[in-house]
Amino acid sequence: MNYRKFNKKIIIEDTTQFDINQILDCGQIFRYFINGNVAEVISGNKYAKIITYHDRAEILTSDIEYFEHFFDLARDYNQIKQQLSDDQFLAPSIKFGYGIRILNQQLFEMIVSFIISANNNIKRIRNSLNYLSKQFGSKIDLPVDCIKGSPLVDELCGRYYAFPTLEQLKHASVQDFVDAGLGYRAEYMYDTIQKLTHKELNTFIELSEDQQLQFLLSLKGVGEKVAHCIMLFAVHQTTVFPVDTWINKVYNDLTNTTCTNRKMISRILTDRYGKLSGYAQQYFFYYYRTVK
DNA sequence: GGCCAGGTATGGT
DNA sequence: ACCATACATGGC
Repeated sequence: MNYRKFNKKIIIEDTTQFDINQILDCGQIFRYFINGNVAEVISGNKYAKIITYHDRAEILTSDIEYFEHFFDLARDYNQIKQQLSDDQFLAPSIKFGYGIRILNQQLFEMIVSFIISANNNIKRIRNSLNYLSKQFGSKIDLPVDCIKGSPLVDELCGRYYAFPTLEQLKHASVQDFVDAGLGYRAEYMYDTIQKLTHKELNTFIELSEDQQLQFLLSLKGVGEKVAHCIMLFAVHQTTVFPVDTWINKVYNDLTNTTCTNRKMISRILTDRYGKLSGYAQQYFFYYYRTVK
């Protein structure tokens, strides 16, 4: 995709494959805030503000390289969409979410976030993550003016809260996770955090796809769906197809059945969309959750 | 107030 | 291996 990098700004003039509202609202990220044409995002300990004009979007940040990768800017999504649009069943979802991009996010943040996401609603997931960030994450000075009323920043002292590191969350007790609103997931989270090591996180990228899956499944609170989300959103493993309640509906629309066997659904949809499965999943998810 | 939420762990066949 | 059930808790 075409874009221009400056000192503290990236300008994207190709609005056919970058729509910040779609990117943030398609369910892959929780720590963001949108107010009109201004959006703000926190990933790990990094912050960016995105302003949308009628002919372009501008990403304002002190770490250009990080968000260039984060927003997956080097990839040509028009080509991906074109390939996938051959599938008549998927085409309407692509048309609807034309500006979606799959983000490259932090592995540890994805593990924590998607363990919390299980059998939970998005508002509460977001609240829990912001609570944990506030309690255990580092406070960082805002590089640019924040949005008024944003839940992500402490307006009084002009700072935002980074997502906690593994080291920081190792200090959290089961009760801390209960206080964060994790409910019965608190014990899973405690167990997983205590067992996780930096080495496992740092060498994860070197594992084969199957090794990645097996490692994630060994963590408490991580089943196949959560593992697929982590693989897709942390290391861009687009050969996976996370199946949740929405994808269940998608599959039942496609086949006119009432199948609930998620393992089977995931296998069939992965066969259908191949290396582009992860992309297809996001187009489906956004369309169904928003419209249907 | 009762139902629901981007599922997973666990204990039965 | 496959199926059923329990699971906390805020949001609506």
